[in-house]
Amino acid sequence: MSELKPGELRAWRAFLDAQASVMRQLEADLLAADGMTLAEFDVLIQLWFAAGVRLRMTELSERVRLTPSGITRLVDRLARTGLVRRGRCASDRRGTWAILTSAGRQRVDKVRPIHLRSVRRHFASRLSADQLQALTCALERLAPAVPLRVSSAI
Amino acid sequence: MSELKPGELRAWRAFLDAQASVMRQLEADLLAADGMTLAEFDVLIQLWFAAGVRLRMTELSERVRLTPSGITRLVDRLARTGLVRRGRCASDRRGTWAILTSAGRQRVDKVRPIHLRSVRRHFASRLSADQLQALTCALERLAPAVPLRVSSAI
DNA sequence: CAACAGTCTTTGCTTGCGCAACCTTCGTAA
DNA sequence: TTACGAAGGTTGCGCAAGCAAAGACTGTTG
Repeated sequence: MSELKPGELRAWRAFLDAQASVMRQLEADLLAADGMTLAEFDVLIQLWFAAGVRLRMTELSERVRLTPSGITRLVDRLARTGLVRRGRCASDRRGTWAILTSAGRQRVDKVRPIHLRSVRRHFASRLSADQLQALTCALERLAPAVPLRVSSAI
Repeated sequence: MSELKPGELRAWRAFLDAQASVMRQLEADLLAADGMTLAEFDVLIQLWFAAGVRLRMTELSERVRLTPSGITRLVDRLARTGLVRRGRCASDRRGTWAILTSAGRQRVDKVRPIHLRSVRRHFASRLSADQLQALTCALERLAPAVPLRVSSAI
């Protein structure tokens, strides 16, 4: 058999559409309200949740779903605007910490409500509790579980 | 209330993770098997399904979920490799058709099985019929229905 | 029939990201 | 100890895509 069954096809379309639609709206909301990118916010929030408001670059790249080079550049930008700084890692001298500054923390405090509202509006509030549950169950089969991920952009 | 409920948060994470994971794998599969981009393939397949194997640029941009400028460039590339050609639109002289060439058709015939297998492997086969159904139902609430969309990348 | 607001497409510009190559450091094995 | 493969991070490079503005055309309204 070479074709997808109609149900599979429909699910696949829905998957692609939902993804594009939701992400675009979140990006737009955040940009309009605060001039911040979703990726930037994601870095900030990951650090915000992390113990010591810091994370190793590699760890950060996994949580934010970017390649190492992508994260390097993104942290560069955030460092340039003073929201994040780098720190040398004592236990492994190859390593680098990305550390949320106090300016970064303040920024998160400001932006997070905006983003929460956006997630609720474009995602959570559109689904019943049952649907949410079913959705989670299905989606979690699609992505290999990554341990200890606090969130991505809550 | 300002926080997301735990269930909502978990669903949200799953949504982001599934998206990143699945799309990356599809992209990688297609690239490895045929050197083709997902976006390129999507254009080809949209045209393949369309009446007259042609679509107006605007219509195409909606189906492929790119901005007009993005589609212009993407069609440029596909035209350069002879898989698509442009045609002037008689009924509206502002318009342009993107038309699948016979080389393009052949390419679709070759690549589609690869892509189908990939979609099945990373998406459809991981879900039971019930899950597929529930997933569809939930996801369709997240994206405003776009009429008459044959598919995106089946 | 003119004027004009809206639509379709393209172009200039900018940016963000991935890949591959590189350097440093680590840890293990000879 | 030295050697060496692997891991962490950064860099050069190329490219794809978005925004905004421009050009061509439409059809509607005065």
